[in-house]
Amino acid sequence: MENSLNWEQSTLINELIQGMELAKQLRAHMNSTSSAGSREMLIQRILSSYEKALLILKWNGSGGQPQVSALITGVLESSVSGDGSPWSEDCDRGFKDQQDQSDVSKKRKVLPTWTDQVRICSENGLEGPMDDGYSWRKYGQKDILGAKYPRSYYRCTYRSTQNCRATKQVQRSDDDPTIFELVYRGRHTCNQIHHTAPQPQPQPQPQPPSLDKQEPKQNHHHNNHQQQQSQNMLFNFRTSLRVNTEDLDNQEMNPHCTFPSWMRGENQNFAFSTLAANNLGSYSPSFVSPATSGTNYFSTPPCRMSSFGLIHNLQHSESDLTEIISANTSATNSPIVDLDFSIDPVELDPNFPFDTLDFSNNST
DNA sequence: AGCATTTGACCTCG
DNA sequence: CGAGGTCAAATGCT
Repeated sequence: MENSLNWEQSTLINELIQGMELAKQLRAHMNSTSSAGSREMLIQRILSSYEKALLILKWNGSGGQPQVSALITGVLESSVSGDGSPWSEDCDRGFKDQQDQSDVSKKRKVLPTWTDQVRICSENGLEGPMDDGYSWRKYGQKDILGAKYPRSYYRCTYRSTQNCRATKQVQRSDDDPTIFELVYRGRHTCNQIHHTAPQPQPQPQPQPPSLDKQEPKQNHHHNNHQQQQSQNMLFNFRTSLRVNTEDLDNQEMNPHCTFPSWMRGENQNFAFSTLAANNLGSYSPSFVSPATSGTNYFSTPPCRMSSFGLIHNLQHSESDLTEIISANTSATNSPIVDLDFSIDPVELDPNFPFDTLDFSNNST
């Protein structure tokens, strides 16, 4: 398969297109009375976009590693378990009860946590945090003090069957309802195949989430509309993503670093973004995550992929990541790429869907 | 019937 | 004690 090539080309094109679009936006902003802040943000994004494009080119010239995706998204999950064990996450109290808790830290922040800030602006209002490639099941919702919108709590659909303890929180931003803050906690140890390629969903399709007050829901059944939109979205989506690898108390970058689920998923899916954008109807959005209520309606792969391909802003909570990203733009020897390969074998569940490698070896 | 979501209650932590 | 996080029964959907 030439997915790798396609993927890089797609990514490159996306970045360039994005840069152009952002430049256009900036021009529009120049004429308007928009704030200096928004203009500054656009400039940042443009620069970021072109840096990524250059980076891709560099990588192409140096072997074209599929891990460019990691560079693009530039996010790493950092395991911060105090004992270095990813299993020390205590988000599951029931699980805790089975263990001798006498010595286990009671802190919540012992599990790998990272934050995505996803901003989607679509002229047609089809928006929301996109699918991240995993199946999530909502298990709670909570009104947060000082927040306009409630916070939703999701856990992996395969929590019970595969003991996957990954969770995520979705909260809509107060200021900008188009921004969704996604807090991922824990790592997926489940084997979810649907996020790797468009293939029939082995699991039952979820019911469409109801229109709750948290997230804007859209009707799923706009296939024609979606086909039309998808192309627009490819160009119009603006996804700002900020990732904070919180809990980075251990800044030594222990070898547990992997990437958030959506990055892994995107790795392959992204290749479809531009390819599929012109041919959306040829495949169904069947491999979308079914359970993330906030994302279901936004489930067409090109949407997700293009939006993920249009990631602009990456900030580490302690600016370290920013430096890393920065370094990436000027060196092919990125620490992030290293991290991609430095996944602790212990971390690798036998069922771990190691798409990245599959992807690169997918030529059979 | 089986699975997902909703939602109030309960638990933990600061 | 309050806020945030999780549980679990009720409910809804397919």
